[in-house]
Amino acid sequence: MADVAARAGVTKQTVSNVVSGKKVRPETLAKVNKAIADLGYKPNLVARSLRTGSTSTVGLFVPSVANPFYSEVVEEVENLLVGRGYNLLLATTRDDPDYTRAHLENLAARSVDALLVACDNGVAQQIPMLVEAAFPVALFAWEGDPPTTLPVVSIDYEHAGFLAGRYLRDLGHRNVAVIADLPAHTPRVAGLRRAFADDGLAIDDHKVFACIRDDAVGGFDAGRAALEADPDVTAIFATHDILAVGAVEAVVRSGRQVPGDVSIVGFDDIAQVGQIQPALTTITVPKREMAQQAVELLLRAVDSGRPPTNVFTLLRPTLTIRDSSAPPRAT
Amino acid sequence: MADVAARAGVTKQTVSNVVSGKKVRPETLAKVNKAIADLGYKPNLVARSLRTGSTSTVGLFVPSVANPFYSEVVEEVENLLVGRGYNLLLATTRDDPDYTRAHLENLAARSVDALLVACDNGVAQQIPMLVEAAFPVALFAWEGDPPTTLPVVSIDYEHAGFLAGRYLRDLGHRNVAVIADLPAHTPRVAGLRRAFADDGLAIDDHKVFACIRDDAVGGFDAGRAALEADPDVTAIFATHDILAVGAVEAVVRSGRQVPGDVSIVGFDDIAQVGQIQPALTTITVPKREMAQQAVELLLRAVDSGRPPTNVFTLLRPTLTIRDSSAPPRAT
DNA sequence: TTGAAAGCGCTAACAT
DNA sequence: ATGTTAGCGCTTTCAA
Repeated sequence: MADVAARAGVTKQTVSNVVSGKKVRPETLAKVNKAIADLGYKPNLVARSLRTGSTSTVGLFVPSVANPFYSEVVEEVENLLVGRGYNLLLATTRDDPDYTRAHLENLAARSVDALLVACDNGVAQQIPMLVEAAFPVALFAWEGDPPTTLPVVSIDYEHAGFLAGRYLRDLGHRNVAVIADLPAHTPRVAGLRRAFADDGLAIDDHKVFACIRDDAVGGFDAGRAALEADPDVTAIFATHDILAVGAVEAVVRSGRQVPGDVSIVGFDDIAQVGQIQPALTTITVPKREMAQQAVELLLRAVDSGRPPTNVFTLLRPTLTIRDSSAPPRAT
Repeated sequence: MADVAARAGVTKQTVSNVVSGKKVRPETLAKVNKAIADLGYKPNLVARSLRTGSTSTVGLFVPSVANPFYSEVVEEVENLLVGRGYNLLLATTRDDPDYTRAHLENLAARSVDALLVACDNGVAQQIPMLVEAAFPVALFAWEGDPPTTLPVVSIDYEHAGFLAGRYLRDLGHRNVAVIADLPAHTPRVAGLRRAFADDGLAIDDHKVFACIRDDAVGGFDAGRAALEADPDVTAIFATHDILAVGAVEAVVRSGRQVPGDVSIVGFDDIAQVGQIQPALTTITVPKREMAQQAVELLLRAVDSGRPPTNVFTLLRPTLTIRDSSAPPRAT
């Protein structure tokens, strides 16, 4: 920068003004730009960050990127950040409080401008640290008790579960099994139960099958267990789509049809489940909108220099009916 | 840091030595550590980076994270980096040279320590800039002509296509259609063709269907087109698994069976295709091993302070036979 | 082993 | 509109 200044016959400050687009006389601008071009000067953003305390970098914590729900989120967040001139520092938290803490301290020491955090158990245990961060923090897709001390953009997971339950109930299903990632998805299951309870019905604990593995194989195993425990089950609610995919396979392999014999309802509406056969009936979670609102919230705080407004925003999940659900077969 | 030094009765330098784990007398160490704890001191990594020119951050360029192939890669890279104390700066290149260039300049200005770049057309056009980067750069999963000026960790895509072709040929298939993401996957198709050409057979151009969309719907459309163009097709090779999933659906919806009437072979072996029904026969690409080798290569260069060894590493793709392929029905 | 001085490249604040 | 001065927090160099 000093070289550029010397060559243009101005001071470093003027070069700085040019680089950061401040008011400069046109002729000075031309001189400086020429010197910049001649010398191939590139500003050092680390130095700028040291001086300004801002890095144009936003951290994103997700439990994992292997899950398509989160890869869609990552994609969306990256889009939004790039559009506004920010970089994405990605960290996976893996449901582990220690990982989360380590990442958090690292981000703090790097002075990221903001942090967006997806729900996970490891994170939940580090809420106090998040609250004390020197930069704006927002939570999203938060299931379970959200802290009141941080802004949250989420959906009402219990209500989403209710939507699935009401739908199955109104179709006429009375013998419903649940395969679930527990305890994480407890609210989804509770909502489903409430829909049936409203009608004087109930879903017993022994109809709820917790998955050992959190993938299609886990869904398959739990689905098979559900069918073996009660062959008359007419519907299965899976607390997320990947489990639902496994459940579909368990049903089909048992010689039953979807949705003829057994209806399946998933949760999340990840991109691929609308395209496979049978297209999955599922709860559509507005992930991209959540990401958008959370990013907006954060960047507004960054721009204004004030802490983010401590809002609790709930977006509306919807039921998307496709080909995996139907009324129960008449007996 | 000055505060800590004052409180411990030493100089900043000694504090620095303590923080970076250099030799310090035990009693001094104790004093300094106490002062650090008392004041809740956290080193400022931006300042350190300015001084040392290293940020403990590695950039990763992928075309997109929505594609499970790349989300697996991202996950693996993040794992490896965290394990070695590095951060992950993620950028999506979207097949766009301008995006790529912008990201690249940004990373350079931020002095990342290294950059890992997945193949994509937008990147290919920016190779000269990559070569001139001040930090180590490695390419991976490179299809098509890899530049000789940068280290590459990849597989032989043509050979991988050959494996698929030889398998189908040896099963007895003679009427094979291809659905492909073109021109990106030209080598995969070429390999398939070579396998058949070896045997005096050929796959005509009109048996190769380029996908309009790069998702399951695109695979479905292309699959349907292939079946309509020639109802006697006995096998379909899809140049990646997502397309294959769509192709399976096209076959099933046409009233045919997989693999009874039509065999389907995919490419990539993304996690979910081993779990869905029918489990997909596919070319297993060692993505995680590629990521691992590329990361190793880069970090070795970073640690040694020398440019990365300009190697061209080819890992071995394998054929994974599952349930979507069988000999053609006897006529 | 520890201390003192200098400077990485930039921008904020003020003076001109 | 531009120049001057100072300093962000750290590490490197050299001296003690």
